[in-house]
Amino acid sequence: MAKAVKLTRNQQVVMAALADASQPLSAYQILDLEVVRDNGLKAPLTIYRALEKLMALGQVHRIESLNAFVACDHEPHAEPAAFMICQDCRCTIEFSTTSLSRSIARHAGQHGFQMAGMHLEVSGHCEACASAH
Amino acid sequence: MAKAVKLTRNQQVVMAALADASQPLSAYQILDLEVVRDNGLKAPLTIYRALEKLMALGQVHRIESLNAFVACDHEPHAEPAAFMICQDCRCTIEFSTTSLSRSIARHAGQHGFQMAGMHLEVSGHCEACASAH
DNA sequence: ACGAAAGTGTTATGATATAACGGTAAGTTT
DNA sequence: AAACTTACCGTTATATCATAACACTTTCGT
Repeated sequence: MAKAVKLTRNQQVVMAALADASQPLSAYQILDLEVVRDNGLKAPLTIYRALEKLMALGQVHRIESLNAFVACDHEPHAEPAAFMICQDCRCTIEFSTTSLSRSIARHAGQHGFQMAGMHLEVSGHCEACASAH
Repeated sequence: MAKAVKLTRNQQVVMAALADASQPLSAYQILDLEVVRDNGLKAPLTIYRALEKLMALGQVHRIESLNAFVACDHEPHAEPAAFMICQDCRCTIEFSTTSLSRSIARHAGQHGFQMAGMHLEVSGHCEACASAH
């Protein structure tokens, strides 16, 4: 199992909100959730601070192209993240990059570039939306 | 050679600014350049409109993790973009993804996901910065 | 108990991006 | 050339995303 890191109340609230969501949420969307406001979180910074910690723990990832955040549905990890993002329903599917990142690191090395991390976002249509045309 | 699409004055000014830059520029950084202001571009929207067109033409790409834009140094293309971004000097190197994108598309297909495009950003250290520690 | 480190609340502000409106320029059809 | 169409443009206002600064509190190791 994942290492049990104790989250603070704010962090738990934000984590739960993201875990519940069917798509990535922006910090302000999180802030606007009743369940979040009812717990006393009412300033953007409060959300961002929780997100920062959760990302450091690998329990949340940032989707750059949406300026939004998703709960990690794997074991929390520091592994380079990769996502498929549906252009219709905005659902996101995270997938592993272990083999991919190795080959990219090699490719980068050929350019004299020393890879530290990567972020891959694939856009398109998820199964449900594709079959619904 | 690339298809010669006639750019408007605004678009040329923005394109030239990006082509001159040694690193990605945000829209507001472009706006603040003397060479841009002197040409009469003075509102954010003017910059964004030019960028929008240039991106549609494949002559400029957006770096999501920086909220910034780079001139494409290849032939203008619609091919999925991939970049190596130096964490020190912020220089970016664009590289081709023809083989990579094929394998990613296949991988996505296995998840029932129909890939339309992708965006890959690799962070790390460029040759110059790496050797300078 | 004490100090260090992390977390918090609040206010203000910075940075990025788009909406809405009316007007202009350039092309294409006739 | 006149009429039409499409893309482009300038301006103002506003939406959206993110962080700075400061003072206070909680947590936890020793």
